[in-house]
Amino acid sequence: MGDNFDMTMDEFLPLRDVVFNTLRKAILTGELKPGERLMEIHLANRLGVSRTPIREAIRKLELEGLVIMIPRRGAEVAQITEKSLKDVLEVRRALDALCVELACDRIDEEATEQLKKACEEFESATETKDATIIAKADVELHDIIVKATGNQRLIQLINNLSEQMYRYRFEYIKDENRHDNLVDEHRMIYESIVKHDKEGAARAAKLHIDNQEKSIIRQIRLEQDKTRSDV
Amino acid sequence: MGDNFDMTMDEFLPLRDVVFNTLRKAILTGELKPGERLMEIHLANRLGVSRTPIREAIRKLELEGLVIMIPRRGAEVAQITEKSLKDVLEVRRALDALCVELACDRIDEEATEQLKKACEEFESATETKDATIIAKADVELHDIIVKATGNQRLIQLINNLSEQMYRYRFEYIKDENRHDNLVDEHRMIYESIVKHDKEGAARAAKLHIDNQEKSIIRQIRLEQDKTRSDV
DNA sequence: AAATTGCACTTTGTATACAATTATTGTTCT
DNA sequence: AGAACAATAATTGTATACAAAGTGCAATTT
Repeated sequence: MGDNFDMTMDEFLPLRDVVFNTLRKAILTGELKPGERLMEIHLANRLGVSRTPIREAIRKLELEGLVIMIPRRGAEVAQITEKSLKDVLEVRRALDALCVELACDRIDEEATEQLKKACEEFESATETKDATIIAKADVELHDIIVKATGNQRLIQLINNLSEQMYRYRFEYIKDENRHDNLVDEHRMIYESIVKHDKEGAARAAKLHIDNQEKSIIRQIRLEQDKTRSDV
Repeated sequence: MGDNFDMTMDEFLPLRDVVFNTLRKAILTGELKPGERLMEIHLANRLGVSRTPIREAIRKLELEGLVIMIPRRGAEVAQITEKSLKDVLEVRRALDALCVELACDRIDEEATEQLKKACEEFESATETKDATIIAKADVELHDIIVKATGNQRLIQLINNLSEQMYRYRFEYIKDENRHDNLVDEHRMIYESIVKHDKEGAARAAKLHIDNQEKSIIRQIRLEQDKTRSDV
């Protein structure tokens, strides 16, 4: 097991933020597993800092919902259940629809151009069949749309909700049979936005989420079956 | 000036949570004003605790967006601008619509009954013309709908977004000319939900938010004009 | 008089110390 | 052997200590 988190530290970020980023990444990638306890001294020793920055980082993770606090017992990594993922996706469906609708109204020339390019780059990314490259192209494309809304709060919320599914993001990308659909879905969203067709854009965005939901739910059921049979 | 926050403390809540609730309430009610610095020792002395729980509370307020951190200068209460409120309301419009749509599908007998009662109680509350009573009835009504969705994440997000407007919640309630409209809007939502008419419910919920937005924006412009002329 | 430097003071960032609670282990009694 | 209990260790919650950075004011220089 890779025992040390990489504390890649911006020299001028407070330690609490470095720790926060480090722990968050560790949770989202699954390096820290659901149910695992976050014990302060251990983390402090491991990261080479005192308990103070660890505790402050945990407070933020707590509010973000990535860890849960048990009184006098400390923090542990929050469980991801099928229900909690469905809840997140239900909200994301609504917010993604809002995103593309707002983008229809507010996107400017430059972003439209970027979006076109991102669509094309996503298509060529699928041809590499390398999940990492495809995932990156996917994120860039979505980022352009989200930013085009100009709504800071919305941007922050969507990013936070996306993070909750970080661990599963490769799943709906790995399946090569789905690549053509993904390209089509993105194209539909793109074309609706340039036509300022809000309804079409919202429909396409929702479809996109629905398909993601299917593969994510499929995967989490596999995991659950696996852990059940382990016990 | 009332100099001491009321640290109403549940004996068994950690101090950090008591402080968090206290400071959050103080910010939301306007007792701590936008731009005001939150200095740790002062708050610690004022609340009779050490800096540790204060700092941990601030970390949560930071993630919630109620305070912003300036490096090596500490926390200050976040400014509420017209833009930031519009952003919040834009998201809320989408999430409130989602709420009532889900409620159409998922509300059970008991909650339907509660909702009916809450509508009636809101109507009689308007007759008292006491803003506090009306606001309370309003919150109860909305709570029933939000809870009926059964979506924990949605519940948490809506509550958080509502809080951002806490300071302005009385405005759209004070105006007595609007009371009949409010009662009508609530009734429309209620009736759409019992008919399982998602579209109608969503339309009614959005209208409801639009009207709130108008009075809130009106008020924040008044405030801004006032502070401008003060300078 | 204006600008600049130096110095005390304030405040944050981090580490450590202590108290209170919970978990664990070993021992005794039945 | 198993249950009950006491002693011990581990861990969180809170307070305090110390270092580094920032701020403001006054004395000094130009």
